[in-house]
Amino acid sequence: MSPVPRRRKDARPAELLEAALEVFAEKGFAAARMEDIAARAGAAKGTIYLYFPSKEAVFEALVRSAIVPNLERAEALAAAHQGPVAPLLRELMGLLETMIRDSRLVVLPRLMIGELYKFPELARFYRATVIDRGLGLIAAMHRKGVEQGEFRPEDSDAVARLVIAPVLLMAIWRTVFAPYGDEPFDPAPVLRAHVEILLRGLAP
Amino acid sequence: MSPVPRRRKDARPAELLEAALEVFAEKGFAAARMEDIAARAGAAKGTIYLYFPSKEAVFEALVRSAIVPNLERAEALAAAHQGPVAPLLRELMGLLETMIRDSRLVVLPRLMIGELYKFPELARFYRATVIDRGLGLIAAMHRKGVEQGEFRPEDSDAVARLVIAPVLLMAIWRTVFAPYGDEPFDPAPVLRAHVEILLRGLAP
DNA sequence: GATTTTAATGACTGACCAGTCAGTTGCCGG
DNA sequence: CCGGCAACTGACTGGTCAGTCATTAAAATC
Repeated sequence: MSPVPRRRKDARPAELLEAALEVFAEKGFAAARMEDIAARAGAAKGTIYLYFPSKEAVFEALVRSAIVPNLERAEALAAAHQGPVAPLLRELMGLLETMIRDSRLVVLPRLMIGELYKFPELARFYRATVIDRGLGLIAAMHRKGVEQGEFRPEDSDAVARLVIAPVLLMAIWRTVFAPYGDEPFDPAPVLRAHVEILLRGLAP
Repeated sequence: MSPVPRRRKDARPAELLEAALEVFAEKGFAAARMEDIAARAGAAKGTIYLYFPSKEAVFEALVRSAIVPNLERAEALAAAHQGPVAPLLRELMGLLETMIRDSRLVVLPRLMIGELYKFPELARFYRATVIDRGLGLIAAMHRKGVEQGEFRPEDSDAVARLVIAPVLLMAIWRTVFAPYGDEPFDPAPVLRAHVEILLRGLAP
């Protein structure tokens, strides 16, 4: 009836991913309809298939584009840091806290956990690029702290997992129970206690 | 063709839930077919609908039957305990660790996180019956430790969340990445470090 | 052993939706 | 101003599956 092409080839993929994030967040991967994603980006269903070969490909592109840049920022932050590790850890935690509260990306952990096991390839990519790299970043911080006599020796990989576990769980908590109008739940006190207990627990 | 009624009304529901757990674990809620669940329980699809009104109802019954009894066991354990809290916490952690390694219930956290937000009623039930109760149990332990001078004062609800976060994350980790033949990942060292750091971090 | 009750069956229906493709429209170069 | 191309459209197809229900036969009752 009213096909109104706009010649926006360059902008399209990003717009579609933005829309996909919203729809996936609301309905989950399986229940999200390609037509909804397209509509929210102001396009028709067929348009998506000009840029992505399948629904799974959209999910994969979304994950890549949303996570990798953030990880790189965190790495830059850590690389630039000098002196004792504790303040860096606090800073990183504060950053993650604001992400949990403000960013629309909070839904990603829930989405990944709920759907990742169905996408072997994406799971492998994610594990190598996000998890191993993210854990590596934190493990390196811990190792540096041990060298500087700031921390007691301990399995650094295990410590890295323990550092991020509460952060992920707060993100999940928010998105699983938020939709039902319950009081929104403030992750701040939990994360504050987390840093406190963690730094005391790691001290020599 | 071959309807072979056996008069097993009493045993059926449990058998069906057992089968449902397996199928949900393999495929997730959305992709699990009612016919598969029935077949695995040695029944036809229609049989399920004699005992459960819908697929969602099966999921709900499964969650209830699988989690509540375990929670009650943990509560009994805590109620019977005397003296310092730390050993009780270690014992509880050991119990959870074997559950993560051995029980077929490990998949439930992943399943709940992936699907719970679609079931408002179940989410509310779960939150009241499992989460608030489970967190309450651990928070009470912490409070008792504070009273006995064993722990430094700290937000007990936050501590409870911090105690279980790594446990949940290890369970999720196992079930998200396990299917791809990667090395199975041993949660033991992480949980050992967790208890160690936690108890040091909580000490006065 | 006839009758009733009840567990169980599985073919069928209706709804849903990912992915396709023939067709439409605006843009641009000549 | 026209012909061809590039972006876009949305009706359509093929497949899937939750839930239904007429039918079957074992077990219970008399």
